[in-house]
Amino acid sequence: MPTINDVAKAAGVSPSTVSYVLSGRRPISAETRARVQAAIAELGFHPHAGARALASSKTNVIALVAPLRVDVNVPVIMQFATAVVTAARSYNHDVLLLTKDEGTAGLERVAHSTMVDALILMDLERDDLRIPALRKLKQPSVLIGLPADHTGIACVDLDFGAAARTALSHLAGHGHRRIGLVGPSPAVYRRQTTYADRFLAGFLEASADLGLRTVTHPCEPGAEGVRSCMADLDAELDGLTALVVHNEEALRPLLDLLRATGRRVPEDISIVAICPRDVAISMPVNLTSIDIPAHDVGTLAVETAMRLLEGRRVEYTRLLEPSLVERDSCREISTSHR
Amino acid sequence: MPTINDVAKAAGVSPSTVSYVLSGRRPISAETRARVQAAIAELGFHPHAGARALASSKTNVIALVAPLRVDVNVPVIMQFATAVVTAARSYNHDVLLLTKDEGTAGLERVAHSTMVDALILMDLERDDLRIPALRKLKQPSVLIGLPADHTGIACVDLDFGAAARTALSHLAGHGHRRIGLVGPSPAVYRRQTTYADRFLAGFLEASADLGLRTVTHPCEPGAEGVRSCMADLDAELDGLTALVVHNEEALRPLLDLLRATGRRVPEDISIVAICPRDVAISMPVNLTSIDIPAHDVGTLAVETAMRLLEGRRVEYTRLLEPSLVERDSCREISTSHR
DNA sequence: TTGAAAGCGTTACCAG
DNA sequence: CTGGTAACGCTTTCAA
Repeated sequence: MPTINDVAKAAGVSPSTVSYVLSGRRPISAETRARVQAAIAELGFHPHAGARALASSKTNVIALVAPLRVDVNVPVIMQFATAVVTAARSYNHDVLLLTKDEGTAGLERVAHSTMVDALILMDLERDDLRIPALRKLKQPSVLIGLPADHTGIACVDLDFGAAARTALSHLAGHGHRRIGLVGPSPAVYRRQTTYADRFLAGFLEASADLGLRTVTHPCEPGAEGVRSCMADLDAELDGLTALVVHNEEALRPLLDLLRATGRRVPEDISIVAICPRDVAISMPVNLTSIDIPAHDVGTLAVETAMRLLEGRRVEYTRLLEPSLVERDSCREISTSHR
Repeated sequence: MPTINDVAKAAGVSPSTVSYVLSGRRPISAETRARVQAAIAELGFHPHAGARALASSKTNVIALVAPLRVDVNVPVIMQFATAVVTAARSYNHDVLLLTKDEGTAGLERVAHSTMVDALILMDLERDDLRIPALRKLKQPSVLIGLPADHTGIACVDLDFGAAARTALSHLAGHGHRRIGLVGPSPAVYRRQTTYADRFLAGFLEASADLGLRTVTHPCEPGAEGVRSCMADLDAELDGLTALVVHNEEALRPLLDLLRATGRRVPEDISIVAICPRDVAISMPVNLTSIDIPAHDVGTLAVETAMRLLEGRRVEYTRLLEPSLVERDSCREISTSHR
């Protein structure tokens, strides 16, 4: 492998000049630049990442801490990861993939050993133990999520509270007055994953504001979970005309169940789902949905990290506006039915 | 951040001694070792990864090149990734995540700039353009998949040919004689993703060996794709009593379709699926299936990479035995029906 | 517009 | 069993 010295000799310049040609951090005459670039190309020179990191204290790598379980939300996580990697590359950075399993120790390991310039975390919990650890790192971090105390740490996410309000006012606008929430699995609530709480809070608030009758219930995965969740909802509030579903896994079995029990969507019951667009349109009924903008959120997380690295100011809490797309699962209720 | 020199001073030894305490590459008296370790702990010393890489020409990072599209096989890809990261950590390595989109350039970039010690690639195509590039790298690589010409490169995968044979002989053993294959999407065949070809070849071979009447068809995603695939299969061979489904995405809509058209599983039609276990048991009918052992394959890929890095011998083609688990989707056909 | 040279923090070789 | 000290390959300050 040729080094910067080899290139310098071949081009008849000093190593520093080669370095400056590469970084563009100082003006170089067109002529020497050309000579240097020719030498680089001819020798197939590639700067050594470790040497660079050592000399410049920059690795051009960011850590992505992802919940690599197989249980929940797999497609969404994948979308986040894809967005983060793609965005990072567009800033000439690479991505080191860590699992959430390693916990605080993993973060400290990569940060202290200077493997990364910044960290992006997903799947934050309400009182996430990793946050105090993050504060002590010299590298900045960006959270995808919104834990309770996030002072001094940049957070990016969909505004789940607003999403719940949007869903309810859409249904209310269609005349619905009795509405059930099919929530995430109890495990998600138990972990206090921040989006579940925020959605639920927004839901209850909007329900009160709009004067609706609502019931909410977590929903275990699988056909059985859906069955029992629906039974609970129906038991606690009869005459349900609409459901808000904040649970990707539940959608398919839920639709199956409704069909099996003779409740047509949207004729007998309307649905607003919170899920990625492609999930919404891959169901037997094209679902009216509020998108989980994983791509935008991931990209924004990287952009925020980059600004932080440049020492620029950032907004420390950035919640993306939800946007509802009307499809085929919501129906106007005539006055007589109200 | 304290350096190795700070530690050396604090412990009253030379930096090289600290280094040797850390690496264990030469005997150290219990006493000095203790002093050094105390100093390390007290100062909170963490070796600088870049400096290490520079001095030792080892990064302790492996690249994982994953197909980060959102379209196909998302859960399986996630399982591979999880297994690779977990296994890598157990060898004290980290994982740099690259997308397949970057193609050959991405591999060369991380390899030439010495960011990684080895590469693991998934989603290989029959005549994958990246393979010649891999051969030129100084770092070893391990493929998850089996492209046509893989001489000199380690490959690890499920034995898809054997999986097809296993599926067919299971069905044949249950008396089935007319069997359809619901294959991956045409896009997968078009890309010549290696597992599709190998499965199909094994299927045709076993079909001939066992004297079966079989038809095969790719299957587009979604309800419509399944409908048209089934129509084709039925048209080309009537009296189908069993299906082999090598298409995760198709499973759910397929079961929906069969139910809608009054074909009960397994009473009227038997099914063997090739898919991860958790997919098989999350369907309305618990499916008899051949597992895609993503965890084992990912772990084995990392192990192979590690052996290669140690300069040890490896088997260059390692195809894992398929294992079929009987559940509720296959039925014995009585002689009268044959 | 360019060059020289001092680091950056480790490792590993050479001595003892 | 331990120490001294060249590398390792690049960036960046200081000078010119």
